[in-house]
Amino acid sequence: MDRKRSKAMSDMEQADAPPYHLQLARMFAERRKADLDAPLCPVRDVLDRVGDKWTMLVLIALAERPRRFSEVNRTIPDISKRMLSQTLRTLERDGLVLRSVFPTNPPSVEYRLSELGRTVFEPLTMLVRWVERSHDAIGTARKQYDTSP
Amino acid sequence: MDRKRSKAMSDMEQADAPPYHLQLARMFAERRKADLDAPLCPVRDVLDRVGDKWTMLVLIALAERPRRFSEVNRTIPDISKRMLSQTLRTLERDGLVLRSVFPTNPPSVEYRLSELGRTVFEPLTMLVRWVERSHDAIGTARKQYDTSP
DNA sequence: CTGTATCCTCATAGATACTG
DNA sequence: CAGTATCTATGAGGATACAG
Repeated sequence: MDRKRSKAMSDMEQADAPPYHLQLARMFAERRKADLDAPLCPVRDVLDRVGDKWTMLVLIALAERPRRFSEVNRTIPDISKRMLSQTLRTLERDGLVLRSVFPTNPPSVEYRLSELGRTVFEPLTMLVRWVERSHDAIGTARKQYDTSP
Repeated sequence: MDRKRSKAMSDMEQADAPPYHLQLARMFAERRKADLDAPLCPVRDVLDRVGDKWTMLVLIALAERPRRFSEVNRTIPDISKRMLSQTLRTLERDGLVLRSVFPTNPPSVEYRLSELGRTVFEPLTMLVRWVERSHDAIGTARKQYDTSP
């Protein structure tokens, strides 16, 4: 709180920044009064999507290249058409995915990442890397917890 | 796939690395055959937690300093004891949170982040920043989607 | 204070059938 | 092919009561 901090560094840099857990704590401390747990909280809003069963898989399915509805379905075999449709619609509504209809016969519809959609992959990749770095430690912790008293 | 890439740079650096969405796409492409959608997939496993209703809020509640059970409860007023207890237990089991019982009377129990627990905040902060950068764009996209045909 | 046990409800996703 | 409509079932989470 009262630690001296050199302000001489580029303030884009995190050279002397507080550790991440304290950064986040402060971000949320300021926000709490108003809307942390409110349904409007944009962070919760996005976190809910990230954590939901299909959104991530659908985004990843579209990461490499645009795909048609049934292509995506084949990429994720155990998603129902209902859920795939709903997930894609939400992603389109949020502007992460673009939808193009080609009036061929039979009709074909192509889904692709938007510019904004591509940008999610940066933080997401960070998260996946954390998982890869940590999942051994987590596994060990679980084993230990489960075999304890 | 076959683009020339200078290997002269530090391979810790991402100077000439492919964009994140392609990185992730490849990570998962390799993994898909085995266990992408399997319940064992560690990424899905963690993502489920990140997206669940309370885990993030509890972690943030513990970010600044250790807290007792009822302190956390006051920090997150709308969580039930049942859910708080369950969330804390899961976090403890995963080794992200440490639990210390002090045999005072009445008993007091303190929860705090483990070393591993603190490390989650780096990727999480990235994600929160992405939300802050993007939520205007998302809001605009939604408004447009909702007022369209 | 720090939980657990039990019951109950409501939302979400799966299955199935149908349509442009 | 690309969806929507309807129905049902499962399970997460709230309420309440109780316990160490």
